[in-house]
Amino acid sequence: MPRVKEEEPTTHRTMQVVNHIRSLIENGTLQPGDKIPPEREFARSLKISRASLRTGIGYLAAMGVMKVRHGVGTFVADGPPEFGKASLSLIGALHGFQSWQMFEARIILESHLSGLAAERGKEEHHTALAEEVAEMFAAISSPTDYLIHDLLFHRIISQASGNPILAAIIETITSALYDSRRKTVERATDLRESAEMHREIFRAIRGHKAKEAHNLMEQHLRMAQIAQGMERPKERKRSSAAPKSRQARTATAA
Amino acid sequence: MPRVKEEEPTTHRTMQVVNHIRSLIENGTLQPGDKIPPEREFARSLKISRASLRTGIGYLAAMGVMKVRHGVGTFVADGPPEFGKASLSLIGALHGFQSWQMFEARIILESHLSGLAAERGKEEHHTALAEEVAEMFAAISSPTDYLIHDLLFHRIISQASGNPILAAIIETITSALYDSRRKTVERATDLRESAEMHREIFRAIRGHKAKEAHNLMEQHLRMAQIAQGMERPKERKRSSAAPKSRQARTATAA
DNA sequence: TGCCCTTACGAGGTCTGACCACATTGTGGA
DNA sequence: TCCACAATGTGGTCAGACCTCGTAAGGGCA
Repeated sequence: MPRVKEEEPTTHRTMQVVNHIRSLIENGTLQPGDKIPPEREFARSLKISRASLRTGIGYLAAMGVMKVRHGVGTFVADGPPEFGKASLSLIGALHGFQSWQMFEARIILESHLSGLAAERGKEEHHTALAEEVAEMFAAISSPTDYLIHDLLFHRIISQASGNPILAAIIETITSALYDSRRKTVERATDLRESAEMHREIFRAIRGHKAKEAHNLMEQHLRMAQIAQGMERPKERKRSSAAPKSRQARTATAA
Repeated sequence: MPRVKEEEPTTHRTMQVVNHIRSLIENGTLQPGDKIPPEREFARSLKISRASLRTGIGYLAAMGVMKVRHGVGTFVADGPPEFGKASLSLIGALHGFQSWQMFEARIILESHLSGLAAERGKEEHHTALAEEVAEMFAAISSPTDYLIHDLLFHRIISQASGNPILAAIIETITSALYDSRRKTVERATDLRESAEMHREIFRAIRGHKAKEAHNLMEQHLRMAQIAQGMERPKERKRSSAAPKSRQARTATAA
C-alpha cells in the first residue's frame, strides 16, 4: 500500500489553530477587540474542519484570549488582561484552595502593586484615582455603587503599577473573590472609614511615597480581610473537614 | 406550533459539562489522577453529544484541570497546581507582556513565598530543601542537572509557604520563563556562587527567619535577573496615548 | 522457555454535513 | 412613523463514520 505520507501537518489540529492565531496576534494582524472570520470560512482557509477549528477557539476562549458571542462572532479579548475567569475557581476546587489563601495572595500582591504605583504612576492615573475616591465618598450611602468605584480604584492602581502581569493576576483573584465581597459590602456600615482609607492611599501614591502606599494598602486590606472573616485560621491539626462554602455557580454574574 | 419547551437544561452544554465535572471534583468523587469514563460512554450518560462533551473537556484541559492522553484516556490533573501552561504566554503575547515584567512578578512573589516558608515550613520541607541544596552542589559542573534541582528547590519553597495559590502562580510564571532560563544556565560559569546562595536561603528558612529568607531570596533573584538581562529598562518618554507600537516580543519567543 | 513482533482493541482525534439557536438587519404593514 | 416579522449571518449542537495512538494480548521464532 502506498505510504505516501505527504504533508506533515505538524502537531495536533488544536495547537495548529492556537499557534496560527497566536502568530496573528504577535505580528499585529489581530488586535484586542478585533473579530476573526466566521468559523466556516476560517476553517476552510486553514484547510481544517470546522470542528477542529472550534476546538482551538475553545481553548483560547477558556484562557480568556478570545471571546465568543453566540450569533455575533468571535473576537480577540479586550479590556483588562485576565486569566480565565473560572480558572482560579476551578483549580481551587481541585486543589482545595481556601478563601483566606486567596485573600492572603491578594494582600501581598496588591500591597506591592500599590508601592509600584506610587513609584511609577503618571498624572493620568492620579487623576483617575482622585475621581474614584470622590465617587466613593459620593456613594457612601449606597453599598452597591460604592463597590463599583472601589473595584475601579483598585484596578487603576493595578494599571498604574506598570506591571500588567501582576495586574492580570490580581484581576483574576479579585473576580474570584467578588461574590463573597459583594455580600460583605451589603452589611458594611462604615463605608466612610473605608473611603478615608482609600483617600490616604491615593495621597501616598500621588506623592510617590512607595513605602507608605504599600503599608496603607496592606493595612486597608487586612481590615477588609477581618471584616470578611478571612483570616488565616490558627495553626491546628489537619482538619480539612471544614464546612465547604458552596460557591455560587453563576460566579461573576453581571 | 408546539413550542413545548420542556426542560431547560440550564446553560450551554460546555458549562453543563464543566459544572458537572466541577461538582464531581468538589464532592470528592473525582480526585487528582483519576480517570474519567470514555468519551462515548460519558457523553451518553450525560445525554449530550460526544462533540459537546469534548468541548467541555477541552475547556477544562486548557486551564490545566484535566489532562488528555491520546489513546489512553482523560484524567484529572495531578502534580503541582498550575494555570494553563500556555496561558501566560498567550495572554502575554496579546497584551505585550515583557520579560522583565514577568521576572519582576517572580521576584515579588517568590520573595514573599520564601518569607512565608520560613514562618510556616515544616520539618519535611527542611529535609527536602537540604537534599536539593546538596544535589545542587553535586551538579555544579552540569548546568542541566543543576537547573533541575534549582527548579525543585524553588518549588519546595512554594509548597512550604502554605499558600497553594501563590505557588500555582509562581509555577505558571516559572514555566513561562523556563525557555530563556535554560539558555542562560548553559553559559553560566559560576554555579557555585548560586549554590551557596541557595544554601543561605535554606538556612534562613530552617531557622524560621522570615525577614532574612525574604531578603536573601530577593537578592538571589535580582542577581539572576541581571544575569539574564531582564532588568526593567530605563524610564523613557512615552505618550499616554498608547502609540500602538509593535509589541515587543517576550524573550520566550520560539 | 523466553523474547519479540504482530495483532486486536480501547480510547482519544478528526471529518462531514445537517440542523438548531441567537442577534442583527431590513422591510412591509398598521 | 413605528412596530412586527422575516431574512440572514454566525456560533452551538448533533449524528455517525473513520483515523491515529497506546497498550495489552497472542503467536511465532530462537
